[in-house]
Amino acid sequence: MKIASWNINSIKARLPNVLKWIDGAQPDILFMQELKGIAENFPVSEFEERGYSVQIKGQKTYNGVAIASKTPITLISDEILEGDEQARYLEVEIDGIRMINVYCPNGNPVQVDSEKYPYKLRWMRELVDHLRELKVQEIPFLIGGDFNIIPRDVDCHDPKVWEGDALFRQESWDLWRELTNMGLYDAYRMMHPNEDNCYTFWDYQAGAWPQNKGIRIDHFLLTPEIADQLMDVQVDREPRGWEKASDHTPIIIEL
DNA sequence: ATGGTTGTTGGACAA
Repeated sequence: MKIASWNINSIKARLPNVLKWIDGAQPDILFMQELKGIAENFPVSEFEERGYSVQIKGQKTYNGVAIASKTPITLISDEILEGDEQARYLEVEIDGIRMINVYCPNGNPVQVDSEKYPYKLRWMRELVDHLRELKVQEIPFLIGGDFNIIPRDVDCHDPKVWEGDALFRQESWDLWRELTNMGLYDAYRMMHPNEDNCYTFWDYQAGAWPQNKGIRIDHFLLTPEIADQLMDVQVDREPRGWEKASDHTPIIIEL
C-alpha cells in the first residue's frame, strides 16, 4: 500500500500537477495540505474518475486538508483544537487503519505582538496529547503531513539561516521529541538515517530550488505496529521541478 | 539587513 503526503499549495492552481503526479505514481492514498479553498470548490470528480474517494476539510483562502483514497474513508474527526477556524486536521480510518492528515501551523513570525507562535504551540500541544490518548487506547495509527518542524540540523541546508525561525527552535524541537519519545517512528529516518539530501520544501524565493537550499518538514510518523510493516520511504523531487510547481514535493511511504 | 516568489484576491496577508 502506497501512502503519500503533499502540500500542494492551492488545489485550484495545482490540479494539473496533482493529477499528473497521481497518474504516474499511482498512490493508494494521498494526503493533501494547503487546499486554499472551500470544500465545495474541490474538484472531487477529477479524483473519482481515477477511482478515489475524497474526504475534505476546506476553508476560504487559507489552509485546508484532504485525503484521496482508493478504498473507502471513514471520517473520525476533522479538528484537533475544539472550535478551530483553521482547517488543518483530518482523522480517518482506511482499510482498518487509523490515519491522520495534518497541516500544522507555521508559527512565524515569532514575536511578542503576534499570536502565530503561541497558536502553533497550543495546536501542537493538543495534537501530542491526542496521540498519547490513541497510544493509551492501543490504537495503531500513522500520521502524515506538513508538520512545519525541521527536526535536526541535517534536515536543512544551513542551520544558521533558520536560527530563531518557528520551524527550528527549542519549543518546536521539544514537541517533536515528545512525538518520537512516545514511540512514534519517523518513517523517513527509519529508511534513510543519515541522508542529508532529504528535503521536502524549497522556498520559491532566492533560487532555493536550483541551489537545493531546502528543508525537511513533511513527515510520516508511525506507531510500532505500522512501522513493522514499512517497506520503503521516498521523497519524489520530480514535481518540484515542473512548471507551476508547489513549493513542497511528495513524500511516499510503502507498507 | 532587506528582498527575493507564489497564491488568494482584488490590498494585504500567509508561507
